[in-house]
Amino acid sequence: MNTPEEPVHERITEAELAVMDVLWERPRRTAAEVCDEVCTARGWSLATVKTLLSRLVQKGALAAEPDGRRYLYSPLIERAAYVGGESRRLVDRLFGGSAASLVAHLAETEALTEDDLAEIEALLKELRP
Amino acid sequence: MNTPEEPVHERITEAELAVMDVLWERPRRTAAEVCDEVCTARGWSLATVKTLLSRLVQKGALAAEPDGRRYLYSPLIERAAYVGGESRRLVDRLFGGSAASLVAHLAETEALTEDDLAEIEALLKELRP
DNA sequence: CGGCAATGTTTACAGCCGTAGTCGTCAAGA
DNA sequence: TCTTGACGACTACGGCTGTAAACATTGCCG
Repeated sequence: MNTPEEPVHERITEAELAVMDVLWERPRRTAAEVCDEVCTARGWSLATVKTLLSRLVQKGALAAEPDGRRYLYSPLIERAAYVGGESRRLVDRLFGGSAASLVAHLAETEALTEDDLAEIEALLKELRP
Repeated sequence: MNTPEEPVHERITEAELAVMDVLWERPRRTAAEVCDEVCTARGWSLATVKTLLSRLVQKGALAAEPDGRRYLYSPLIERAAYVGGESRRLVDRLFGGSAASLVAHLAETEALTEDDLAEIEALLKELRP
């Protein structure tokens, strides 16, 4: 079990993630609409967003559905899948593949608030009655 | 609390991490000794290790202590600090800063084995009696 | 109908990353 | 002492990233 399971899409970079995030929140948006969401926050120009969109399409992470002379962009991968892959990468690289070690580390370094701990506890109760 | 706390050292890359790992395991080693540990595993030449060591020194992640004609390299940052920073970055980028969300995700996607869950439960019991 | 505004495509370019070769030096062995 | 091997420093170089300008096209407004 636990096949390595290489993802089909190429690696999504930090800047590209910002774009993916707005499309995960609501798909089928144009370049200009995506820019409306992120350009001011990141200090980007529309050109930058266009580049990122193109690269994401090339990487197989976005679909570009023609709509007149423009495109509506939508994610081809689910956010959960991406997040899962990244989490796994981190766990593998830094915690020898043990997710429990990650949780332990978070707990030890007090990256977990009291609320976090309570929430996790609740989760556990649900997962193993 | 919870100051953003920018780390002093520059970002450590994947390849560099392999080098850091052997020096975290045992500090004060020469380039050749580091190479002995990683070159075959990663298919690197000694030259590559030398480059990575230099870059890590420049980045402030390693100290190079002169020892005759060569250097003995040692980490300037603790592994726990690095690991903590990376974990935080992931949690911030992908889980809106909520570590509990990360744990929830791991649980939902079954990235956590039964053993993991048991271990985490034990941890929790210890942390909040 | 003609020019403008919007939109994707192409090109750019500096900086980082992975990977390594070359050069100059110096210590130790012959 | 002369040579050779070990070392760090410098150089290289293609690919990826972040950031964007220039260009081409084309629908729309006047």
